[in-house]
Amino acid sequence: MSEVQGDKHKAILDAAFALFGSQGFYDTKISDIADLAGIAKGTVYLYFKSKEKLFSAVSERDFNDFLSRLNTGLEHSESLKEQLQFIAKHHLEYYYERKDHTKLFFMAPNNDPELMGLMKEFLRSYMDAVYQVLDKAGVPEPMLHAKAYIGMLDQLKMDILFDRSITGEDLNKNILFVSRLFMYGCPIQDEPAS
Amino acid sequence: MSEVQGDKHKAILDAAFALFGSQGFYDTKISDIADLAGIAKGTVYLYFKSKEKLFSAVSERDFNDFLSRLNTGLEHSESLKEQLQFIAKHHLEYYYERKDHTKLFFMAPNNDPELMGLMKEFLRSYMDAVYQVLDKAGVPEPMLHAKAYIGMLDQLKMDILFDRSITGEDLNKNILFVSRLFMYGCPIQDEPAS
Amino acid sequence: MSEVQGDKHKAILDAAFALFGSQGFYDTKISDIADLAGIAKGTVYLYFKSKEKLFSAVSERDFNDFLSRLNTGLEHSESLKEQLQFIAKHHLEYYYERKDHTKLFFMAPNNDPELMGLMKEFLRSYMDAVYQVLDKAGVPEPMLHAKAYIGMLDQLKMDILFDRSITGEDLNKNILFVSRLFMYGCPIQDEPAS
Amino acid sequence: MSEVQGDKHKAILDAAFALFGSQGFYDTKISDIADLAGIAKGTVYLYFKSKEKLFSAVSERDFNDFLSRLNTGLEHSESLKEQLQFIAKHHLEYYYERKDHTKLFFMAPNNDPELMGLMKEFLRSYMDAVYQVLDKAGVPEPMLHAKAYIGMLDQLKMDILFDRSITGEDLNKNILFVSRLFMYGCPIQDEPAS
DNA sequence: AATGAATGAGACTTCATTCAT
DNA sequence: TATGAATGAAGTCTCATTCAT
Repeated sequence: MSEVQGDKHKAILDAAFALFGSQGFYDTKISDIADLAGIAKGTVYLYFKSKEKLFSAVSERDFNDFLSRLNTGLEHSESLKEQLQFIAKHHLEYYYERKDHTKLFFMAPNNDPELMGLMKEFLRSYMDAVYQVLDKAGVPEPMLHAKAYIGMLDQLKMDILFDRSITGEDLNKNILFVSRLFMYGCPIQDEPAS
Repeated sequence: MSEVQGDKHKAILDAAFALFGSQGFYDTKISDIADLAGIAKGTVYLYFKSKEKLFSAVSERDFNDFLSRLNTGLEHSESLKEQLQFIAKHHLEYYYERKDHTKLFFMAPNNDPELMGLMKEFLRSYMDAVYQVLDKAGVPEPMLHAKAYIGMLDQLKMDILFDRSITGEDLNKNILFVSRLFMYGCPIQDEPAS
Repeated sequence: MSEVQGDKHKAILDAAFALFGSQGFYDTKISDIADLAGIAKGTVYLYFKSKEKLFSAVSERDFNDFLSRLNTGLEHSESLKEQLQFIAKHHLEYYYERKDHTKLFFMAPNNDPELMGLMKEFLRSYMDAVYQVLDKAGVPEPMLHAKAYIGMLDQLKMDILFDRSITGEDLNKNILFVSRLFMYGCPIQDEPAS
Repeated sequence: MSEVQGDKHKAILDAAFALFGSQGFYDTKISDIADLAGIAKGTVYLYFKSKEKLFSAVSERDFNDFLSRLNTGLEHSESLKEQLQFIAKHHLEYYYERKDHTKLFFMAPNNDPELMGLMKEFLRSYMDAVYQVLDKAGVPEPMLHAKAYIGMLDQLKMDILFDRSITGEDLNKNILFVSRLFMYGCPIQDEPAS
């Protein structure tokens, strides 16, 4: 029975992920989700109390996926450079996988406190994981550095989400780029004599 | 007449900026904006064709403000370091000024192509300004570097918007921090002997 | 303009009175009322904040009609007997006029505090009017007597509402009956010797 | 088995009486009743075909209780006065016992023909019992008199149901009051000389 | 007999937008 | 140009009832 319930629970989450991701929260109707999941409208409400809660559940599952893959990967990296590269690879690949679900990140319900809390907590956890890496490596001001690194990655993700021509090649290049920039700063080739 | 129109036009934009910024697009009613602007609901439609267009106009005015202040400031900076610091200062102070209008950035209309285009164009212009600075200074891959720098700043702005305890002091510290990180990379205090 | 508003206001009240009265609160849809009033659904909400408030407004208008006709009639009656007869006549005729609107009294919204308050206040006013009559005539315990008299009338109204064969003749007979019973008690024709 | 069935049947009726009485028909969910009865939702439908039928069954049990107590009491009363007093005592005490179940009388399902029939039949039976008393005592127009007497009682019950300050004392006073009023009419203390 | 997961109909209300004045 | 009364589309959620187990 728990298996059956699990099935339906997962079917709803999957359908909601697909539709919220491609059409956005406001343009997805509960009945669409039910149809795609192959169940009745009312059944959705047996598993999720409201449309907002369903969106939150979709997000939470995705956040947890992100974080567990991140932590697993970090455990298998050793040097600071390796870890920074893994963080970049993970961040960019995660959004690359979701390039057809952009609305999940940009068309979420507007005033849902629970989702807000969830996002804050997610960001905090992510930040903390990077913080641990930097702190262990002896980087001063590890929190500020963590934010800066994540910020770079989050900006580069935009092209991945919205520029359909980005390839796996570009990803690899960007991974090397940000980790190098973060560690050594930007190189200046021919600075004009002042 | 154009003056009168200008007055009302501006009054509507100001009212919309205040309400969209503090309550978000979806929780602001056209009638609220009309009330705050001291005019009738129907009059709003003489100046703006739709609620979305009004939001776009509010955003556009703000974008232009951002860009013109940026360009003016850059003209008065000389060295790369000075320019990077100005970019950071400008970015962070801009959001500091708007810390009570956060909904403008996080609760925009969800599916408006015009606004999307406007935001893309704004980002492109912003990016281009930074690109010019880096290119002139001889930085290789200036576009990637521009994105990375803006990304860092955009991450640091989050605390400014959501952490009510951030002060002007913190701003200055962050300005120095990002420009230094960008130019020289992160310092590692006690790197294990390799 | 106030006339136009009055027109629509009244049109809605009239349509609601007709439909609530014949089909009951729960079986009447706002859209039915709008259709009958010849306006759009949304317009109903410009005049009445909710379906419950509309029902309350219909009731209130009817209550006020009842009370004003009662008071006017009482002013034109002199002796106690005349006044009691007028109260009976007024009560029974009022329901006789509304024999096709029974649902107004038996299928009201179930949990609306405003309506409850309105009904209490109406009953209080009615009771008070009868109280004044009895008190002035020197009847002891005027409040209890008022309640008893109204109770008799309210029981007799049931036949009027639900027995389609009741005629105007019956009404007159009942009016004489209750006023006489109230004043002199029931006659006992042949009491068995105990 | 019939005992087991009887147990559950009664458990459901008791739970329904409690919840319908305190919250009303529309605000009581079948699942609430099942929970209170300690059984599963579906089981309710093995004993009662619908929510309306369950309400009807609750009412019918209560009606029968009312009528059997009434008839038993009347058999033990002799004179007309005694019988009238017993009717009043029984009516008022019945509602006094149910002062925490007022919703049973004022928030019944709105459009259920079966319940309507049940109520009509109940009222008819009640009326008939009073009719018999009056007829045997030689009161003319016994049906009208029966209705009037019940009407008085039914009005006085309102205070019992809604005025939390009514005491057992008040009950006794009212019993004497109505029986006296019915038999002798209202006394007028200072009638103007005719 | 007992369960409880699944069903799906049904209607209120909001608010951006229009248009007659 | 300005008004604001009128419009009407659109979608969430509840809960009585069913039926496979």
